[in-house]
Amino acid sequence: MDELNWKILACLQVNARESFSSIGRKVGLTSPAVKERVAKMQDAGIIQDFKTVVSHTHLGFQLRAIITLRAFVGKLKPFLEHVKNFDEVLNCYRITGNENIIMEVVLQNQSHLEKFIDTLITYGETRTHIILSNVISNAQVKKVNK
Amino acid sequence: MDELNWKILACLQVNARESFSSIGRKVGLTSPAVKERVAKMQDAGIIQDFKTVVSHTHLGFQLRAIITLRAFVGKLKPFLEHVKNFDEVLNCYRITGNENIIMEVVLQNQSHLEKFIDTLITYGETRTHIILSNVISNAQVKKVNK
DNA sequence: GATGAAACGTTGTGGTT
DNA sequence: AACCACAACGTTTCATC
Repeated sequence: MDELNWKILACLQVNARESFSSIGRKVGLTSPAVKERVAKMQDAGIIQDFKTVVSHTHLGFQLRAIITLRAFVGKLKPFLEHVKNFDEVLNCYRITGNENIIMEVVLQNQSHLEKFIDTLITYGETRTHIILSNVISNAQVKKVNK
Repeated sequence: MDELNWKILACLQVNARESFSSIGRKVGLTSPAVKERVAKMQDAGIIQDFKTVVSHTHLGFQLRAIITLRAFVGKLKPFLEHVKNFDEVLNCYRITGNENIIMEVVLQNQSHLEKFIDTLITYGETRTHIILSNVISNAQVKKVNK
């Protein structure tokens, strides 16, 4: 991860569809060189994915929420298997602390939220926080001085 | 948002760098037609961004955490202004409930976390949950039956 | 939306340091 | 090992229908 790779990453984090030749012009490389560096960053696991960010609001999901789950004894494993089938869950992490699980979910409306929580309470105790607004969304990763 | 747009979105959510002609072949359109549909979805705000997902672990951030903040009286506004300058914060939402703010942060190590929490406690009361593992990451948005 | 043509980008080979 | 140059091929981007 030299300076050039950080510059390439900065470009791709802003716009994952930027062409390698356009990036090459900005960083002072030819497009085959950029292509090779990107491929190596993918192989190394530094670049995980190129994803399109969509607006859930525009697609019929009027509510977003953060839900924590404190799983009942013996219910964590079944939850971890079934959660992958819940289309509402955008992100789900195992965490330390009083709760085992934290999820970011999207829902069509209040009754959808109600039904979803009804599903969850079979696995554990939940706490729900409605998301009011985004302050920061998917911030870019910058080089850090070690 | 007809069936074709949903198919195009499905392609782009899997790989934001897929070419319009490749998508066109899959969905049965020419590349100019795909290009125009994508442009319209961007203009409408349905497509927000094409982003590269990077591995924070590979880039020197060994710790991830969820931190909630219950801001002191008069401290929420200053926090909302300053949080944009905190490179550690990937996502930050205003939420309902006992806490005002929830953040997803990346940190180099424990002492980095300690310093970051020291910064936060000038704005309010914090609760920190270390992320142990990902269960679901940036799930794809699918069509929902209204 | 399709078509077709020009500009542009990608990708492989071979060569340089 | 990393990069450049070049050429063949694919893609994007117009115009026009």
